Amino acid sequence: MTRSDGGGSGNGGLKKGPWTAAEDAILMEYVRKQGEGNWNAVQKNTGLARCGKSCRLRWANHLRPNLKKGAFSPDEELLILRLHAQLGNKWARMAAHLPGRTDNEIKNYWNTRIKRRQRAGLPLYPPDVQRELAFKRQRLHHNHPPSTNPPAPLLTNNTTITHFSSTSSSLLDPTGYFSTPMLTTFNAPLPLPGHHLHFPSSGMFHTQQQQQQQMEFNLGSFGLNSLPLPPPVFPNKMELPSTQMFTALPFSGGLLDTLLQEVQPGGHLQSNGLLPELVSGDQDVKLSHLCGGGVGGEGGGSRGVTLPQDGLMESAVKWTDSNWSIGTQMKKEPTENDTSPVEEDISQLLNMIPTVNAAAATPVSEWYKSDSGEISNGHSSVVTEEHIGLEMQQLVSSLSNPPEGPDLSIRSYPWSNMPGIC
DNA sequence: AACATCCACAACCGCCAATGG
DNA sequence: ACCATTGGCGGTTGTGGATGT
Repeated sequence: MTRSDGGGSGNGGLKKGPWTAAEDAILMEYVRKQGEGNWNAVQKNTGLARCGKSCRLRWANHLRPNLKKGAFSPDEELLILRLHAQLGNKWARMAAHLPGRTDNEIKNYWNTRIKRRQRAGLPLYPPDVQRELAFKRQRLHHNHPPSTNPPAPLLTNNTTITHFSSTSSSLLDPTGYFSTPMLTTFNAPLPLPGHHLHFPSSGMFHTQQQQQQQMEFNLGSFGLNSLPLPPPVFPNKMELPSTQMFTALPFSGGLLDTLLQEVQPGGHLQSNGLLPELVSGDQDVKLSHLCGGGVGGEGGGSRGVTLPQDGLMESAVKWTDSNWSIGTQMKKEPTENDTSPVEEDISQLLNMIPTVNAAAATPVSEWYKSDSGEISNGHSSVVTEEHIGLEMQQLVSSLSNPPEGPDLSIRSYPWSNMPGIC
């Protein structure tokens, strides 16, 4: 082992590496007598060759009473997911909601089991969490009353699980403005500041009560109502989960992949890496057929997004019954928290990408079942900003080359040729 | 059986904030 | 006000066991 010196003398004769039972006994005895705190005194008073920090960690993570050892229960797992959706990588805060669990445990849990899901291309969060997150985010960041920004209806079963999220707040939300995790399910349209949204009247919720009922139904359908949810914490300043990334079900085809696949055959990819230039164009980029067919919910209508011509901070989403278009019609209205970094534009673009959330139809049992024994392609779980940047280049390049063709189903595009993903 | 790879976990590191002198 | 100390937190790394080839 030699984690540093292992059993040796480190700096100042302090030992590093795994703790021995004798050391544990010394530390426990010390705490029993002196109480917690003043950890640097442990070495002085007991002769234990460990730094105060190490003592504190050892006590907090392994020796203190009431620690709950062993695997996380399903309830705990779900709670972790929900907390992570709300708090991001705030392990200590998450641990506060899980009696007997340490932040280190939760962190390790996340960094292994959950990230494994990402590598497998599975949704990071259970569908109910996704939906709730989207809904909360939507309510948080926009002045639109809920009745004007309702979650879209559940999608049909032949749709694709895909969601976009960010790997770090610094990449896609450096300002912290979009403080909730960048996980967006586009069956729950999330308007952005200054975006003008027009929702079709059919198949949508019209009141907050309806949304809540739907949410409760969704939760209830997965048997989650009894879970001890943490207090509703949606502060204005919330950090993004750093571990999130583009994910999609294997073989299901994500939107990003779809975009690429659709454009590439006859497309003219002109990725120069500059989002504003890439998204600019004289003509609207129609994406309507990307979400066509059964994707559009009950109405069956697809959606269009219109990207602005000037690219920067002029994004607008026009939601119609028939399509989603990206174009230039609308200017972004100033908001009090308005910022104009390119990254935010990327963030906005990501948020405009419709995510077809078949995960909504995935029972939690299935969601958890796939948590172990998932495929592992051996690729690193680390998703770098470079990866995201490349994806964004590709995505935007695709957007600038509208696909033409009648049958551009979102279903049939694997992610296998997506560089840097999974 | 040997080797490679993956996974889970423990521990360390660096940074930061709070506190007290 | 400044500085040192202490504790907390999140990220990262190393290790050993499990699993696959």
